[in-house]
Amino acid sequence: MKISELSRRTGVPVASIKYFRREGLLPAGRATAATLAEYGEEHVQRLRLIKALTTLGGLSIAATRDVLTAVDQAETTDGTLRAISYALPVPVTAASAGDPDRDAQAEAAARADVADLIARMDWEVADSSPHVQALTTALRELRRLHADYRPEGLVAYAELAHAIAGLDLERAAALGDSPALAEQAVIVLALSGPVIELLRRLAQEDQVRRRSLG
Amino acid sequence: MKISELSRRTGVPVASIKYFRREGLLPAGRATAATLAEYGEEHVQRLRLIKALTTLGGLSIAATRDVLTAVDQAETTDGTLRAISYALPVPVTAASAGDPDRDAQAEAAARADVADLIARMDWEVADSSPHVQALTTALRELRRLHADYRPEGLVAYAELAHAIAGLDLERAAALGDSPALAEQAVIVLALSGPVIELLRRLAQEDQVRRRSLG
DNA sequence: CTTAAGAAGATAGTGCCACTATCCAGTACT
DNA sequence: AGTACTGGATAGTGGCACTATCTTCTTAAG
Repeated sequence: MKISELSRRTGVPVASIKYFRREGLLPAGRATAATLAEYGEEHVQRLRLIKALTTLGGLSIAATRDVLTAVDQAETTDGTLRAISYALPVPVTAASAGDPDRDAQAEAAARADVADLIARMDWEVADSSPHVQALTTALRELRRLHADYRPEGLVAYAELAHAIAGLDLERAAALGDSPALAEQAVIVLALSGPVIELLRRLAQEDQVRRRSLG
Repeated sequence: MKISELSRRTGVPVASIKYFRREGLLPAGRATAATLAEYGEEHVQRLRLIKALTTLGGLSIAATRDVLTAVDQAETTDGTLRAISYALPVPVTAASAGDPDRDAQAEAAARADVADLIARMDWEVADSSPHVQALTTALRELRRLHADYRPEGLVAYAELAHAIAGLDLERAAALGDSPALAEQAVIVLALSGPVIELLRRLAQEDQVRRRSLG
């Protein structure tokens, strides 16, 4: 298959395919001559995965490359899952600073909240986990907005999150040891987020319609 | 308070404050002279909200403006919640087209899945809801990747999403009829997503560590 | 064999977004 | 009077995700 057919099959413009190659998201085709290369089904599949991660998962090109690199270096299943888990971008970035005193206070309180939550949930996570850091940031900002969660409230959310993660891992486990396991695992881990978010929004829409807050 | 103090209090550069004003995210200060205006606590609060929506919620400037407009036009609580629910951006955009035949098939199947889900959950949502459209897109793409959810699987996720939305609305309801209700409601509706996503990622990290998929 | 239609790779350009910097006339303290 | 600062207008910047162009080469058609 030549690049033009690969483009037709996937709906991705030729120029974009070249771009993805340059950025290391897509392996090169098998060169048959100085200006000719042959592409296969694996390239079609990879392009679909790239589009899914970027358009559905909302990943940047750089993040997509990191994730795909983790997929490609898959050796043990566990290692792959862990690598993917860390390669996925964290959806919260640092916010601006304000009054140093208040900030420090809010930061400390948020740290304590997170530590307390992890203890209550009996979660086993790295201290250096980017997710811990990001959650601390998020809780700190909510605190500055006077919209902080009370500990029990946070635990209620965490339990639901835990259940979702359980469904995710179950889905990943159900894949067994197929050769494309790593690829399917990344789909489950990376695209479960957007799907659950949409379901939540839909449920929110339903409940807003039904419920009155007066 | 002059603009420089507003900047110092919030950590937002003066140029950015002017930018937000231009974009209609922040009301103008009370002009005391041709080249002088007075800002108040409400501006500090509004800037914090803007930063929270953009950095935590991941909203674009345009989406933030839409949401804040909905907040400002709050008359009835219910109407406000509904307006916010629709003003929040949908996290999934359309993906590329490929083989027209397969696409049409996948699209039809995804539509059926969504309709089935809504019926099973007994959700009351608008047919034209952007969330329905986005979920259809997401399920279609997953189908094209051969990673589609079986109906029961989707229902399991939906039930958890429903529970999360329930917690959200409870939180919003607990705010009562405070004058800043609309502002607090937008925080709950818009920032619950990132928080639950982080909790899910944290739970995922925990379970990946504990569980082997072998 | 000639020729036109791609193909590969390198490089430069585009459009959008979220700021950020500069400039200007006007104001306020000292 | 001088300096620092202000609001408002306008232009510029840097990053990102492509997209277009150019050059050299290959291959299938006539």
